[in-house]
Amino acid sequence: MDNINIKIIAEKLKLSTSTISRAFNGSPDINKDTRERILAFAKEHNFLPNHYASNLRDKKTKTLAVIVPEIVNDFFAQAINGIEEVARKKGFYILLYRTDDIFEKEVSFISYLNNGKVDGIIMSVSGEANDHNYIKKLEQKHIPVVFFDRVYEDIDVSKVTTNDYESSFSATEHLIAQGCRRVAYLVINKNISIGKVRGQGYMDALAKHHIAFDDRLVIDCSQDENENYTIIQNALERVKPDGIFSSVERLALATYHVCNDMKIDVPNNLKIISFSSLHIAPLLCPPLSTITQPAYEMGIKAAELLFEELENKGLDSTKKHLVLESKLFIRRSSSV
Amino acid sequence: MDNINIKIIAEKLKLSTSTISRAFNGSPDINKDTRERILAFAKEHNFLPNHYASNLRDKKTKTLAVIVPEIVNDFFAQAINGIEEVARKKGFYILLYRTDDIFEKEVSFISYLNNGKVDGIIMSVSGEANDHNYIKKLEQKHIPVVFFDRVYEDIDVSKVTTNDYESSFSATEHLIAQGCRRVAYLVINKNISIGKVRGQGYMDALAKHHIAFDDRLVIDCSQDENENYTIIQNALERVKPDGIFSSVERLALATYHVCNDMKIDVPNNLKIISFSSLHIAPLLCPPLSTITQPAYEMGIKAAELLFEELENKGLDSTKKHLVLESKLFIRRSSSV
DNA sequence: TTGTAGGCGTTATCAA
DNA sequence: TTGATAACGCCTACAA
Repeated sequence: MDNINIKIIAEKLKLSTSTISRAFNGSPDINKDTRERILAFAKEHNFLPNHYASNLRDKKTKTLAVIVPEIVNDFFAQAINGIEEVARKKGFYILLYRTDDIFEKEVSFISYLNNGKVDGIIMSVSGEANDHNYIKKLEQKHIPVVFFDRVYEDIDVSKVTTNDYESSFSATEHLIAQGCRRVAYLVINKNISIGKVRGQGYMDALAKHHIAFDDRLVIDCSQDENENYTIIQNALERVKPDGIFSSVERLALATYHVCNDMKIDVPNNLKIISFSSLHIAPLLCPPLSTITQPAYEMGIKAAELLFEELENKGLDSTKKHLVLESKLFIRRSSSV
Repeated sequence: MDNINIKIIAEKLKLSTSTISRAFNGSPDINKDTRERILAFAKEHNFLPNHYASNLRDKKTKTLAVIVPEIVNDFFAQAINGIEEVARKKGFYILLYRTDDIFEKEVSFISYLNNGKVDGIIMSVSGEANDHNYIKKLEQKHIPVVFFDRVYEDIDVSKVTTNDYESSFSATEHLIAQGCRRVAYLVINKNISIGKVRGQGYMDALAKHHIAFDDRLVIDCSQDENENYTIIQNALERVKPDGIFSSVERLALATYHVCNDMKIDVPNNLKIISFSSLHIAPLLCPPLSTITQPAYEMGIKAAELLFEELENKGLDSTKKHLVLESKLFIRRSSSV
């Protein structure tokens, strides 16, 4: 009874494989007693229909790929929770992949996915300044894709993002209201989607309050933690900002480290606010003001959009773009 | 050219399906030119052999399930990173599942996995005080399992844990050395594996220093954040500890919240140390002393153990138990 | 070096 | 209500 399958069950119960199969698929064309007899036998022998064989027949994998830049990050972890929640209800499995923000990993993984491994893909992208042709190939295979948070503008798929422009504007305005006149903008790449949109909100807020834009205050950082430390340290020494608007949690935390080491008094000498979904932001020293994105809901919505497409199966092919609202939490790091 | 497969390629290239197949499997029995011609054609048409069909033939899924209590937690997130690292090198996919520490979810997911969906399972368990028969069923199907961090003692599988007893002992001793005489032990369930072992280290350290054990200082908490807040608040008011040794990060953070609200001065009136893999522990207010488990390495090791079993395929079936070392980071929360 | 053929486990169609 | 059969896409003996 090592390798059990419906054929063996059929023999044992003196039935045909079709009948066994029907028992597992809620088919109405089966006698209730027969079904129960089969299910009981299956349960006793710990049998479930082989997923790969079913998939081969049905061309449905009930599996979905989730691709994110990192996992050790409350934003993405919560988003995954949301996706998982919806997927579980639909009986779907989740294939997880992390890119470390390395474009090549994203390409390589997605290319693999062209083998029918998954029914759909939910992702937060990592390589905006590149050729995104590999994503279009998924279309050929009818594998729907949904982007969340970090998206490629040039790819027409459903998207879930947040009101980045507005919240960046408010955050910057908040710093100005707190008396900041030299607000620095920390960003990983100022030229691409999120960095660009958030930067626009920042600049427009400055303009509204008649503060001249100084491009030395735009601090372009990297993926490397150590480099960032140095970059930020130099910026604080040379450009002497009195406020920091960080587009990425990681950079705000790096700033905290620098301030600790340089004994810069936050918020008295430097006010900080950052995009962040860190649930312990209130416990930091000082508590960090955050623009918090609804990470969990974004995951939920992204998954729902994907399932919509999966269930429409090619019919209504218009892509949706949902924009959820972030929330400002003003804490001590930005207000005395 | 919508649904391409090796048969179609065979026709187009006037070859047989076996030759096409060989081109993709690094078979030596194929002319180099033929292979290249095939691969070029495949690339152009964006073809990869269907994963489910191959699996059905080979009975290998190249997929591995990872089951953890939570994802929004630096310990598990880092462990997943480690697992993923190894899996990626082996060309394996990762199926992620989160139990929210709910035993039923664990059972339900594992039961599903009996359908040949994965080759192996790596998990940190959620239901210690229960019947674990559902795990033994995996053995029948020759699906190896590896536990990490949270394990079932009564199940004989490979395990990766840390030196919980020793580090609990040291942590408690450290608090005593800092002058604490009423050290409380925060735990989720004092009667099961991790809670028990860590509790033993705590008690033995007290004994060594001739401090009488007071069971009112063992604070048994729950899964619910709000409840925990109340439990800890009551404990601080009534039992008045001067030190906290927390077996779980979450409880230490709850204590921080309570202390903030009750205006308890940490570390002057209460010293805190906790198991935690939070990478921003140094940025908390005050910086949190931690017993930090090598989460990433644990993930690596767990995955390596699993692959060993997968590659041995039934031969040497002795299970291994690796014990890695945690590290104490003394910060301001526990030392003046 | 290439081709033929059977089967992996399941399900849908059709017939009984 | 049940059974026989073909097919999903691939791989591997074995034959050529």
